[in-house]
Amino acid sequence: MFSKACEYGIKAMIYVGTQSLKGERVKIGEIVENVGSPEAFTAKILSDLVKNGLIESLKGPYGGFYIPSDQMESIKVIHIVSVIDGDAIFSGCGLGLRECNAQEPCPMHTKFVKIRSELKQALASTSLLELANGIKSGKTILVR
Amino acid sequence: MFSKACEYGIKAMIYVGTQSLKGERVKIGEIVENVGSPEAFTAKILSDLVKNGLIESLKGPYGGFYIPSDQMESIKVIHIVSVIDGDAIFSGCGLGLRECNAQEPCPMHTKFVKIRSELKQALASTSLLELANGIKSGKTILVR
DNA sequence: TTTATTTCCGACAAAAATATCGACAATAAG
DNA sequence: CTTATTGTCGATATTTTTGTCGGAAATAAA
Repeated sequence: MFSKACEYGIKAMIYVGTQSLKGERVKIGEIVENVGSPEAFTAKILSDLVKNGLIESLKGPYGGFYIPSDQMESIKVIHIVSVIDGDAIFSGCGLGLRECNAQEPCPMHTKFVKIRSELKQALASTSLLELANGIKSGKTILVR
Repeated sequence: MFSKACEYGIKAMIYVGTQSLKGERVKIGEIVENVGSPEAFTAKILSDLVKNGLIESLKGPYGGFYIPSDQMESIKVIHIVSVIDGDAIFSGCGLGLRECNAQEPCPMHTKFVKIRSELKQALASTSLLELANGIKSGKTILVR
């Protein structure tokens, strides 16, 4: 479904989110500990998310990553996925046709339209705040 | 969503299906012409599908691939996908957790359960016959 | 039996995704 | 200003996926 990079990116964002709610910045080492992802690779993905404005970073001692709490409601999973994997999952033909639409559909087109739009809807309606709160309350987990 | 191998495999099965309905065997060259996939790679994927009993093959002159017409209704897309990509798409955690279930769910678990089960349902209820008929009638296309 | 045809199979090659490493730049504290 | 800390960046390595090649095996026709 998602690439490894995207899985790591989403989980890292969620973890940073939980700590940002407490007003704490997190270092990459703490992130990968709590997310179970390779450090250098995860750092690279986070840089990408920084460039795209989904997360903030600060270098030096007491530095790290953080997400302004007032942005966590408006950051949706679809934004993270789009930055890392692009939007081929919710656009793009399931059978790989360059063009595939209602006029000239691939054999699976009608079956996929519904599923993809539901996926898109789910990703677009799920906020980082919601996911971070799930971790905070212990209802959900990020690792294992 | 699917791997390239899986996309090629599904499209090849559909094309062979359309020709099998006319009682014709098809050679790999004809398949890749009508599906737009690399020949040697597609041949390898088809061998895999032969081994798994989803398609028949015959070597030598007048040989090629074919699917007994009376099997085309019972062959579902999910069978093709399972052989080539495994079932990680409809099972397996969306965030890559080794174990992820209602007791210990990842943050996206509840959102994904529904989408994955619908995907599974769609793939399990779509037969090769149905897809081949779509091509045959010109309602759908395999290439471009 | 010979020949032409076609799939099968294993080795290899290329490209993309995943992952690591080390040097560099920014920052805070003393 | 110096030092320690931490993210950034480019180069490189590893693994997986995608793709190619050539010969072996099977088959049908002559």
